[in-house]
Amino acid sequence: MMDEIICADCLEVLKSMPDKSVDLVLTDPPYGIDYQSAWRIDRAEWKPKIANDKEPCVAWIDDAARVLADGGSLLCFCRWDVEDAFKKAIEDADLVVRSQVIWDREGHGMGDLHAQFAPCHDIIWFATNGEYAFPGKRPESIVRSPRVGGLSLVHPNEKPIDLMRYLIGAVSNEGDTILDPFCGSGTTCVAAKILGRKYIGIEISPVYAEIARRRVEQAQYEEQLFR
Amino acid sequence: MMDEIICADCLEVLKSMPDKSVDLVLTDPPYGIDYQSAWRIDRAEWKPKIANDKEPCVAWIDDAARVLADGGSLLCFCRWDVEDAFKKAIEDADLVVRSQVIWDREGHGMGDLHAQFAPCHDIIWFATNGEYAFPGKRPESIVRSPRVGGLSLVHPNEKPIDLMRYLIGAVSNEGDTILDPFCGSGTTCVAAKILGRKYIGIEISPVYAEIARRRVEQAQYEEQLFR
DNA sequence: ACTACGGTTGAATCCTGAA
DNA sequence: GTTCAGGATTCAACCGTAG
Repeated sequence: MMDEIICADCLEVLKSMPDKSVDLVLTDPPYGIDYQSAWRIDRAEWKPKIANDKEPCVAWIDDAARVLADGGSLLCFCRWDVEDAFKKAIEDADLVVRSQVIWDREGHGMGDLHAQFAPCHDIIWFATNGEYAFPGKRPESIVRSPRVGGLSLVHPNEKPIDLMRYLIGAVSNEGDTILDPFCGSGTTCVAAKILGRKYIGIEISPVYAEIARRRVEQAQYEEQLFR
Repeated sequence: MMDEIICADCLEVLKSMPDKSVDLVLTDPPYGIDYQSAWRIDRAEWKPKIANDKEPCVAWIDDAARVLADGGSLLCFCRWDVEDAFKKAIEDADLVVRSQVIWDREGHGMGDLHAQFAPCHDIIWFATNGEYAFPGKRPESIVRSPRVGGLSLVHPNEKPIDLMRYLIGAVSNEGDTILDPFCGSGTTCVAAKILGRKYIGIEISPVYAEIARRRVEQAQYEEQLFR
């Protein structure tokens, strides 16, 4: 189980993984927002927190902490209105939340047009399993990286490859093993591959798992071309 | 009680203020981090600690919500590791938290040099009393503004005047009444004055209250010069 | 005017010893 | 033990001065 995209429920896969076998968990889990509700006609009444929302998806965090090596770290994307649920789950899994990192998307989404600041940032929680030290220069708490746009978008929540490269380079070492339990179109795995890290990607949707596999292959191929 | 810097405990003053008499509360309360500014052993003088900074200062929020007019709004500074305490207090006061605004300081502080992303942002909670609409163009959730530095620094946690002007301009109308229960060196009041808003500043320290009064006077004087 | 350099500082945190 | 306060330490950015 290495340098592989596994098509399965990550909760099942994580259970089968050995303790302390991963150096970095970098993932963008479902935020638990019912997107449908944002499109209600009576927009004036729409609020970020809706009572009948699905729960933020945090069940994987306990096992993610278990498979994390001593001195390993976690980077978990989320959004401001659900960040506390993720932070609490990370702390409950006995990881130390060290930083709130802001991804500056440099371009806003929609949201409530009348009463909400145009959302142009996401939160990334940075947590460590015990003692930790950056491999190189200390990164800053705001990371600027333009959002993936329009035609090149494969997955609705796709993160820019440059952002993933930056984060992986900033917090992990060459040869490290990187796990993404919600790997989607595989951006984390592609960035890991390019930077000489091992990767384990898990994706429940067969369609996206297949796309992710192809994207990693393509990256490998292109990497060889440049040698 | 208008266009005035009141030197007193804001909890006392707030109690004496009438309901729904303020359009915007813009403030930077003690974060509750027991902060010692620029502590240097090699200098005989050092800046005094902030009063009441042992735990997140949220007691004022209930009364701040009461004095807020319908359709009025609140902008409250805090830091990522105490933001949930402030958010909860704001929600408990029956305000609707609409946005998490990020102040990009464009320059980092210290923090844990080995395991923490260099902190270069603060949080600003934006909440409204019921229905709300921006007076003009919808602002973005990240506000960039260079930190006030060095010699021009009057208060240890002084916010840039440009940042305050931007926020006041973005969320309030001319002629509105703006309240800052922790006005410190008076930056909020100066910005309000310049932008043609009424202001009420409250500051517990006589030293800073006097500095704030002078800064507002100075701003008034300079404003007249430009006419 | 521009660069090189040293001094200063920041909404810190760690360590250590005392209470 | 545990908490607490004071002194120590850290680095990148910025500022002023000198070259």
